[in-house]
Amino acid sequence: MSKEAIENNELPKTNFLHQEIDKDLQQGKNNGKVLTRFPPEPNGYLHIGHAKSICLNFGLGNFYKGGTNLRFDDTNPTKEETEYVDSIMEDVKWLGFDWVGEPVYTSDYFQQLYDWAVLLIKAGKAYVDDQSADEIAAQKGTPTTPGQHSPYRDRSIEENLNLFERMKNGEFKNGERVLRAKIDMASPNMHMRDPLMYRIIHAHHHRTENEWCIYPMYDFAHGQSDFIEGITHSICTLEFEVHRPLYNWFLDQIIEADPKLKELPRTRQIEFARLNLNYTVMSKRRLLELVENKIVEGWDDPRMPTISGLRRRGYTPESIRVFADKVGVARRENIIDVSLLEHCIREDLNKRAPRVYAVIDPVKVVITNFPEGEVEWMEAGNNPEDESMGSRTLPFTREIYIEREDFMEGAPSKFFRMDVGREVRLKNAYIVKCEGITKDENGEITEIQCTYDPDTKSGMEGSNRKVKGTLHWVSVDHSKQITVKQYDRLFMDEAPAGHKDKDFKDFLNPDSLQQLNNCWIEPNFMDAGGEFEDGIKRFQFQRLGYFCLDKNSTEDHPIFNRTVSLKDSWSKQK
RNA sequence: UGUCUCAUGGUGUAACGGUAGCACAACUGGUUUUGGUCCAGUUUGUCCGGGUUCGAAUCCUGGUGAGACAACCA
Repeated sequence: MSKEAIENNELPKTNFLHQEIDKDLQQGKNNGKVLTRFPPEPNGYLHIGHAKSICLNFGLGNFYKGGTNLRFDDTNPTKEETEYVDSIMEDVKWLGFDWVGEPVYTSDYFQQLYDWAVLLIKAGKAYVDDQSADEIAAQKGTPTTPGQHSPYRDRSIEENLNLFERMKNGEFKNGERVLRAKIDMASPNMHMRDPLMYRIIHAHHHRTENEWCIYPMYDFAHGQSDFIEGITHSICTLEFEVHRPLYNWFLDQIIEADPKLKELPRTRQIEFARLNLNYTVMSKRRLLELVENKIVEGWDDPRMPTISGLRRRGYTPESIRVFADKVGVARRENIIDVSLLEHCIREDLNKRAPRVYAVIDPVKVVITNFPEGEVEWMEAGNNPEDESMGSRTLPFTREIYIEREDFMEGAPSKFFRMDVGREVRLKNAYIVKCEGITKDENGEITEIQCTYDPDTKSGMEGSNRKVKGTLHWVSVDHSKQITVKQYDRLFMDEAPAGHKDKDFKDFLNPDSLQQLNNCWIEPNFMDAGGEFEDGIKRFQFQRLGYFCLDKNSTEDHPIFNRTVSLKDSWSKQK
């Protein structure tokens, strides 16, 4: 299936979410309308797991032509910041999705939620509890034993109304009182044991500032927010499954208390299994820990599984969307192999990234029969996968650099590269023969001497000769020095967060970042193309991998991040 | 000693009572001026037991295993 087909929504839609929505549509629910939402809490940066959810929600919204709301679930002022709001909007846009109208906020509905809470109190379905968090927790019971009633459970409606208003007016300190729903302390579902609806938090909120000092809990906010917006399908991850009865209970109560709401579309929560990737961590808490402990450079460190990290690493939005499609959706727990992500970016960049020449661990080669001072400009195609990308020229001179690992003294016959007495092709230039090497006192090779065969220039008849190896190279005099950052997985363990008695940081890979400063790139690399729609410049360094220009790069000192290496069947053979 | 959810190759995901397919990974071979790409091919699977049925991955039942739930987080 082509990438175009995926982007044009031509894929057969077989996942269970489509099936559930189709069922609702067939039953004539919601007048055939579908509206989804993506509801992040602005307390951290989005990661690849959110990308799956974004692709799912916006993909469904687009597919059924109903659209998707972006809603910030901002009911906890102590954790939420506008920095996160901004980064989330940037990431969603970069991934290629548009939300309906302006972004919305749960805090937009604080007054409505408060009014509904009052309605529930009046209906005898909610009460103010004066106990501490510890006392309430102690009464809650356990999953296998029922809870006990709060001594405040049967307060009069008048007293509850009065106390709740005084909570709102700021007459109490944090934690002194809460509003709880009156449901069933013996329910086998812990979430139905008189769950908290409101708590007191005297804190500055990033939007409502100091207007409120009581804030609704997730359960008393999310379903109603969906309902207010006319969301038809509220798609979330599996851990919210146990919340679904409560999600429905609150909606039932407000509709019963205010019957005109009965006419509105009823939102439905459906859960799916979240994305897990091996060799990384995927919780905002752990990612924040890496940032705060300066284990990584920040949320957008190219080793992070965040969307901003993947962007800085060089991943394209298209590759992430294809990835989200390939991993599928289901309700069973899953751990996706990172090799699938890597496959997706290689597939995309193979088609789109121009090929340029760069040597990242250089050793000097002198072509002894090539005239000193002469420069021969060779033509090189920018992308063998796409002729329309054109070509550019690169300078061939007497002194060039090749990759140190492309030479081996006394190499086995399986080594298709340079050794004394052997011929190799310098791609887009000439066939050369290695005549000798010079070493320093440590035995390190300082120079390789070759002769070239003038009849074997690329494109000439004589170049059709079979030669075992083809190497990349750059001219010593013309190439530009660059810095290259190569990344490896951040963790050495497949499931760093999966060990009960060990901290995930115990499995950090000490070699996850390798910075190389003695690297050289052909002078005209910018003529090869490489400018992508998102403004990021991406290239294939011939025979090495895909690289992109880092945000800290300057014209004088280019810095490249390695997105992913090329597949390498030689290193496996070794 | 609770409630809910889940179980298909190494990893994901299809098959909706009628030939277990696809992708990634792995491995062969071919092409190749990237040990890339591309092409052809190979290996590997329905958790276990019983039942219903002409026929079960699918329906029923009993096990087993995994996950979620006891935040004034979302």
